Amino acid sequence: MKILLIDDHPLFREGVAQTLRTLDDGALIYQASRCEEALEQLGREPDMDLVLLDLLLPGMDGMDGLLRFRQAFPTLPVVILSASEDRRSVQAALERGAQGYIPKSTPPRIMMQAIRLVLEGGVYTPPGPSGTGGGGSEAAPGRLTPRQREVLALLIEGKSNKEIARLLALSDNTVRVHAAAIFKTLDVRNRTEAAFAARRLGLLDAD
Amino acid sequence: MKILLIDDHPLFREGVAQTLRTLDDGALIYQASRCEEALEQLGREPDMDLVLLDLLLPGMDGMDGLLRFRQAFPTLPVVILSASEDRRSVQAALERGAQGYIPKSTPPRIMMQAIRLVLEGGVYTPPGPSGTGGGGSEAAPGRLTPRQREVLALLIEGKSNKEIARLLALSDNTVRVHAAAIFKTLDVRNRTEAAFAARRLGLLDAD
DNA sequence: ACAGGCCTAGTACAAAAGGACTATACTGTG
DNA sequence: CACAGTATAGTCCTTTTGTACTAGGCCTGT
Repeated sequence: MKILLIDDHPLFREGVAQTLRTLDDGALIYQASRCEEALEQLGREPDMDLVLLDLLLPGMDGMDGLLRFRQAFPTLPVVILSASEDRRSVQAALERGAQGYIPKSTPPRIMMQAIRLVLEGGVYTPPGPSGTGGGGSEAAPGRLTPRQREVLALLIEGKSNKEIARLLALSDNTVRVHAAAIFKTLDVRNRTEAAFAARRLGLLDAD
Repeated sequence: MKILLIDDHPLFREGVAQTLRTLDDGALIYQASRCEEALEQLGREPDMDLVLLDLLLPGMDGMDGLLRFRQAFPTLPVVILSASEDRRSVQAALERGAQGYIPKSTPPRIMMQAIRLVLEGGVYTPPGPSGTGGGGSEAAPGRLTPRQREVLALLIEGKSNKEIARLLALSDNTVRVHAAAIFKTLDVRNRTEAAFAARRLGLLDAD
């Protein structure tokens, strides 16, 4: 039983690893703090049974990381570990091929059961207020276009339209158009609320 | 050896607890998710050796929690566990009587050493870019007045000045004054950047 | 070739935000 | 008491933001 755990938090990682080791006597827990590192380890150890991926990694959107894992190792099950547990993030992760989504607020025992479930081919999603997989309505985070995501990333940092325009080599008018589109998609009224929503939805690389 | 661990994250808590148990063979790790719960446990078990307190607890500023522990059990060493590691937070914690400040990004081994240090009467502070206690420059999170924190909390959610004014029963002009003061203190230029800075500095209850 | 989506960019206008002031009142502390 | 800090509220002004339009260029799939 080989499990690869990716999280930029050494303390959290070690904690989860400790819990994971109780899964199985021979369980080997590999750790990585970044996706590059993880892919490298997967190159060396291709017979991994499971990947646990934190959604909030520095320098990369965890969702992007998920896609990269799915591309490079399509048969390898990936379970998302995340601090946020809103439906959209869960939905987005599943759409991108995750075999499970475990909020960090999950009690360890349930996490263990969830992992056992996934190892047996199942998919785990947190209970949430509206049932399991249910119907997915509401606005979509992943529905943003690439350009919109670029603008959003700068927006979130408090950059003005002018600054964003300069950084992306656009007219500030175009930035407005993108911003307006973002607001509409995220169903918010202003940039600060967009930043808040993005944070809530786990769209951030953070730090 | 009895240690009380307070964190609202069961998974993180269990992980740290696992690590802590390796401190000492007879180590007993008590856990609580909220301060009330923790104080209750301390009432029943007054011979605790150490309290590990997460700074980001729902419903209470961790700093307030720290003060309450210090008042109720002045001789009991409290070490802060926190996701943020900016100097101000460290400083604020130490000023309020914490015996240590351990960022959650600390490697487990170092955490163990830090705890051993505190158990022997020492004080642990993370290395940080400017040494230990050093001089404090940079913007200050804890330096915000209570009213400013209230305004900031709403600001971060994307609320307009008018909405904040209505919610706090103020004139929108007063909200502006508070906002301006917040911007100055955090050294930012607008509300979105303030939200970003607040997030970076760990001023959020989040989740 | 055409439709549809995305990216670009413009104008014009209204609303919001932010800065720079002044001013009153209520706290504490020295 | 005087002083400092905080909270309140006001005016005046400039800049930024957001919305509503139009419109062309570039792909992609039909």
